[in-house]
Amino acid sequence: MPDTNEIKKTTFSDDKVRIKDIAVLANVSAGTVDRVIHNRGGVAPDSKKRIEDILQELNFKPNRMARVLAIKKDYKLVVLLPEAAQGDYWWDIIKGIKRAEEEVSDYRVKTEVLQFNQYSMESFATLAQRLLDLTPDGVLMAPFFRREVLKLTKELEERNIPFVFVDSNVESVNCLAYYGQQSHQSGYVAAKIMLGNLEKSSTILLVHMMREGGEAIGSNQTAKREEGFLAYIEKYSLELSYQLVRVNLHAEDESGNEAHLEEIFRQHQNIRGIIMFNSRIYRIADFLEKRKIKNIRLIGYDLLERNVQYLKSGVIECLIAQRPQLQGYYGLTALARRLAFHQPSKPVCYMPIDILFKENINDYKVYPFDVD
Amino acid sequence: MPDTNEIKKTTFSDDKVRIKDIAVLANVSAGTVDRVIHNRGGVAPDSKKRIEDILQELNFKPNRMARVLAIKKDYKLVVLLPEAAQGDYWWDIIKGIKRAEEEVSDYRVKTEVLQFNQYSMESFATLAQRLLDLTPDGVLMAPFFRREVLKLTKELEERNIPFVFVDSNVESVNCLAYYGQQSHQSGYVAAKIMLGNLEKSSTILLVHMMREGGEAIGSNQTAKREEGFLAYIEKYSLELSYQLVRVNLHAEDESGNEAHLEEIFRQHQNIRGIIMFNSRIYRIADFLEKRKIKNIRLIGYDLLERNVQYLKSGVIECLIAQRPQLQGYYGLTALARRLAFHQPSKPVCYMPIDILFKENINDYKVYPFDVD
DNA sequence: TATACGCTTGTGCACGGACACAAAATTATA
DNA sequence: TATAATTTTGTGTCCGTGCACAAGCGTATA
Repeated sequence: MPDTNEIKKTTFSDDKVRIKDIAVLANVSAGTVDRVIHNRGGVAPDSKKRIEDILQELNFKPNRMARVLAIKKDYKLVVLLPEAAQGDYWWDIIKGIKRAEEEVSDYRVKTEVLQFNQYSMESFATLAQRLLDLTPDGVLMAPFFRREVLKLTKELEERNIPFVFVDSNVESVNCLAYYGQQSHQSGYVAAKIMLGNLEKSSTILLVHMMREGGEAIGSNQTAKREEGFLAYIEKYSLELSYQLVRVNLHAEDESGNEAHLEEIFRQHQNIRGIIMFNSRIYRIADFLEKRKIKNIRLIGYDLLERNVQYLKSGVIECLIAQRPQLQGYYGLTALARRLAFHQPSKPVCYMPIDILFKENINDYKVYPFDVD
Repeated sequence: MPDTNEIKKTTFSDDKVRIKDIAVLANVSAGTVDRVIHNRGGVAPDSKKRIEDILQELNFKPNRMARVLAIKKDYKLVVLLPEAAQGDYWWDIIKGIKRAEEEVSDYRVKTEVLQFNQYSMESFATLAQRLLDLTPDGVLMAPFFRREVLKLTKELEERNIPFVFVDSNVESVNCLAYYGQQSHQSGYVAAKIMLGNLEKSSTILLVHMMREGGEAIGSNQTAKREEGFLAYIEKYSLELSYQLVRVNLHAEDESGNEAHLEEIFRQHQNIRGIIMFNSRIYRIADFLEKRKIKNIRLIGYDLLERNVQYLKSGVIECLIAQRPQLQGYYGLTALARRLAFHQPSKPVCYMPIDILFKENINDYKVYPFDVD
């Protein structure tokens, strides 16, 4: 009859150490070792010391599989993001989340996604409350509406619920982790690509998009991108080489935008470059296509389907991407790893600034196993 | 006394279905369901049909945790790669493998790395034999030395051992998966960056590196990259705009290379661009630094530490990367997923063609959790 | 001395699935 | 019809951990 309590042979150096093994070595039962591991108290000081030493020495790591299997608790994660439509930026973040969800469902982690209207603070506030009502064990969010976010995160901190930011960060708040791009630097990169070989004294449009109230869309990312863009110009003293024209479009006013652009094009004959600091560069492309305007270098952000189409067809010269899927994926797994395995995360993780031309867009993917 | 056999409530739609649940529904015992799941035979046809239908309908997915825990088998993976030194290309692949190893060690997957001398076919052949002697359950390799690779893979196929290629592929061989870059396209991208705004009629050096026998280093990747480079030139009819000069250096002959380059620079006064098709562009950078030659656009491949240094300091204009860590990581996990979970893989997965300038190199990383 | 109480430790079951073995049901053979 | 052979099905144990509960032990109290 095989003795299941025998210590595993250590012929292969990396044979896993079990609680049982520790117990035998420390001359106690598995239960006592378990109590030490989980700091559950009720262990005599000398036993504790002895066990801790052995744990340390053998570098004991509990078997995740057994651990997850034995724990009955389900973890509820709630995700708070703007409404997403197929092919847009937030959709990609959600794709990453879904993928992570699949992976961590083994660990008894479940996810619920709440989507607010990114132009409505009320919508955010309402869902923030709904989120709290769901008593989640962890939260992933895109921090829109600073004041509301502060209110929410304060509450979460009080309840000891870890939360993760994606897309943009809120300094001064103690999140578990943040995944997003350094906006300033990505604007700097955009400038490099735009100005690398643009003929001198030409005009460049810097396009922003406003919402109703006149506030810029895209939290404060777009502003920082422009700062980065301008920083590049300053760095290489190009202020006098190009004429920069700032253009403000309005999210909801399609025809107004067209008129406005028409006017800009009338005023400026030598427009050779256009950069848009949010993800809607395809709108500019639409405008140019319709009027058969060519030879303008378009640079924009994010791989929206429509952007990618224009990139492939050569209307857009370059897109800068920030791996939204990975932001979602890593954001969620960070929470799961924290909850299920008590693993820490880097508090801030900047996404690479990916440069996409039509020449390298085809092989650009985030997961090798993607099917869609 | 709680009845552990009761069917879990389905209040939450995604409560996991267990074998037990299936068993109750099909009016059989768990053992019978298990036999059907594993196609182990010895099940009456009508029972089998009934059980299969229920499995299908409830979309039964076995719990990975329990599965791994219950299987006692250890899986041995063997990795066959060129010798790697800190900071070089193969090192990065190994880093990815190590990371994957950590992750899959939970699944009782163990890994052993064999490293051959990439300039010695004998070395490869010897280790190929050692590999077979280790009776691995799966193999990851960089397919150097075509003939030897064919010999090895033939043997592996006969023994039904799955294998994965990284870096370069061997068509016509039936590997589980291949992870690497489309060399031709990456050369095409390099050309775009090189020629985007290079003044006309300047000279460009296309540099290769040979080994002893006069054979190009880097399997056939470098050749394909050059093809891609030239394809771009043809595509945009730039043949007459630039003077292309092919240069062959020798891996082991440092001083010979210098002399050769000196000669080239004597012959050609207007060199404005240099591209190297393997990862040793830093050697060119060394050469130029030493002689204080400036204003030459250097483009190369792979983020070797020395390359990155030169990129950051502005000596190298652009590096093209192919995510070696991910190649290793995904290669290994593909094997582990196949063995431990019978999950398939995409047979071919091309890595993105990452474009790195000094402006976006800092945030470029592969894993968010990297510490080193 | 008996009882109670606190501290410490040991034991056993559960998690879900794999697999070996036992047991039943069915069919074949004498 | 009884028995053996075969097919089909059921049962129990193990994997490593978490946790509830029981048990042991020493000390204080009545």
